[in-house]
Order: sequence, then structure tokens, then C-alpha cells
Amino acid sequence: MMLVMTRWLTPDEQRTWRSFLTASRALMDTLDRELQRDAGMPHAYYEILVRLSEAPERRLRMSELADVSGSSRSRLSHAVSRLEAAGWVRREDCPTDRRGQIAHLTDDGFAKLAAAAPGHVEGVREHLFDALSPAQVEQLRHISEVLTERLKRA
Amino acid sequence: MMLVMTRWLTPDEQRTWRSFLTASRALMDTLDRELQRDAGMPHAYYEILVRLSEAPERRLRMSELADVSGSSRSRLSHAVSRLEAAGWVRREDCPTDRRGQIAHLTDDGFAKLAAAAPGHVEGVREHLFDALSPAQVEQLRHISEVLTERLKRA
DNA sequence: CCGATTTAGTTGAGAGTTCAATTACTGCGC
DNA sequence: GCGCAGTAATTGAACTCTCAACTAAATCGG
Repeated sequence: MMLVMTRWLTPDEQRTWRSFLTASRALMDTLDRELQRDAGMPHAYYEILVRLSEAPERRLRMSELADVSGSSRSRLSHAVSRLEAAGWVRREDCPTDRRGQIAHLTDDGFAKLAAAAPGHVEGVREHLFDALSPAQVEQLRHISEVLTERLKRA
Repeated sequence: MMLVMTRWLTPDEQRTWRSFLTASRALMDTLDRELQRDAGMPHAYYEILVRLSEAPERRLRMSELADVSGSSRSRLSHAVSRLEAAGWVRREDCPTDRRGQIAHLTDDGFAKLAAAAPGHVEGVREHLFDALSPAQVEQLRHISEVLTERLKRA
């Protein structure tokens, strides 16, 4: 029989955890809703377009795009299929690896992104940065980097 | 014609935003996956059970449950249907408002929650609190509370 | 070089979420 | 009381995401 003492959360941790949960959920939901309303796409799709737009020649291997956009491969595959149907992304064969596919942001996709970006950035500013002091921004960055680092190991 | 200067993000804000996005997504994905694997339910369902378990008599009006669990009404409705099918929740008529429904956590549901909680709490501790100093926990709580407060207005 | 393992990417099914429409009831104003 | 705006909750369709299974190609060990 397995018997391990659970390290329950202290009241302070409990409060922190619930606040964090509520805040990040509300923030993401709000931004997602705004993006859906103004640009007709979920935030996950927006991020795919952003990452592609920053890549050299606006091209990225599927697996690399999955990594930087925080998607599973399967999710990315489905998403790119939709983005391709919308005409915002095209798939190309990889010349050096015949298993590979390269996602390429089209001009239409870039235009779409350029049109959506100001509104979205305004949302991020309004709902996140306008609420925080410079010191808190610094703290949040540090905390997020520590967490990201730790979660990458797992 | 609408013409508003976009207040773009500074490099520091950019970095913070992306880190936060990556970290919170990774954290939620990890906890969701663990909960799905160990308890066969997504985190959203787990939270519904938690909130019910804390309510007087383990009963809560649907709309109130939606509020505290951060669900839309529609989402909650679908979710409770599933939880009801699993035998963890029952719906009852509200005696004071004939439009109302009351969600009631069953004994099976409570047992299920009690079984799932230690593993989940361990995950929260491992992936979140073990990575942060007490000062950072304090900072994160404060930041989250500010954000929650602001997002509630919108 | 060859079989075994690993990696890249896709696919389909099932599960969860969203959005808009719908039903039913409450409570307000007159 | 009566009509009417607002509230409670559900529903179905469309969409997104997850998981496991699958194909195909690269790579590794002998």
C-alpha cells in the first residue's frame, strides 16, 4: 500500500493559488473573446501567426512552430489546416527532410495579423500592464521565467 | 475614420507577457494532464467539485457555481450534465425560484474528490510553489488579486 | 547495408467549449 | 393585475483540443 503524506497548501498558498487561477483564466478568456470578436480567431491561432511572422522568411518547420507557440503537434496540425483553409498559411515540403513540412505565412496572413495586432496589444495593455506597477511587471517576469524553466524539465 | 495610436509593448513588457503566457499555459496544461491521467477529469470539472464541496450542504445554485468556478453558464450546464452522468453531482429544483436549479455534490462525488485531491495538490506544490520563494508567492498573490479585481469590472 | 528505434507529421474519434437561440419564470412599472 | 424587460438555465451546432493510432522517413547499431 502506498502511503505518502500530502503536503497541503497553507492558507497563504491556497489564497495565492486561487487568485492566480482566477486571474489568469479571466485574462485569457477576455483576450480570447476580444480576439474572436475583432479578428475571428482564437488566441492560439493568433500566436501561431505571430511566431511565423517573426521567423526568417516567415517560414518555420511544423515541429519548431509547435514548440514556440506552445502547441502540441496534433493541435498545430489541426490549426494549420484551418489557417491554410483561410488562406493565411501555406504548407511547403521541407527540402532537407522529406518527413518535414514548413508552414509559411502568406501575405494575406500577414495582413490579417497586422490588422489584428493593435487591438490585441491594446487589450493586453489594458487588462494586464495598466493594472501593474513597474516593480510588479518585473516581479511577474521573474516569476514566470522561473516557472517556465521548471516546467520545461518535466 | 478611426485613428488611435497603438501603445505597443516595451521590450520589457513584451518579455514579461510572453513569459507569463508560456508559464501559465504550461502550468495549466501540466495540471490538466495530470488530473486527466490520475482522476479521469479535466481541471475545470475538478474545480466544480471543489467549490461544491465547500458550499453549505454541498449545494449551490447553478449561477453561483458558475461564478465561483469561473465557468460560463453554458459551460457549467454541459459540465454538470457530465458530472451527473458520472454520479458525482445531482440536480435539484430550487424551492424559492422555479427557474433555478441546485447542484448537489453526491457522496460518490465527494469520495472521488477526496481521492483526487492529494495528487493534484502535490502537483500544484511541485510545479508552482516549490519553484517560488516566499517573497515571490506574496508577489504573485498580490499581482493576481489586482488583476482579478480589474477584470471583474470589465 | 539492414533491421530496429526514433522522429515528423497527420488523422479521426471523442471530449470540452463557445455562441446564439430558446424556454420558463421573476419582478418591475403603471 | 398586466405587460414587459430582465434573469436562470438549457440546448444544439460549430469549433477546438486531446489522445491514441498511424504512415513515412531518418538515424542508429552492428
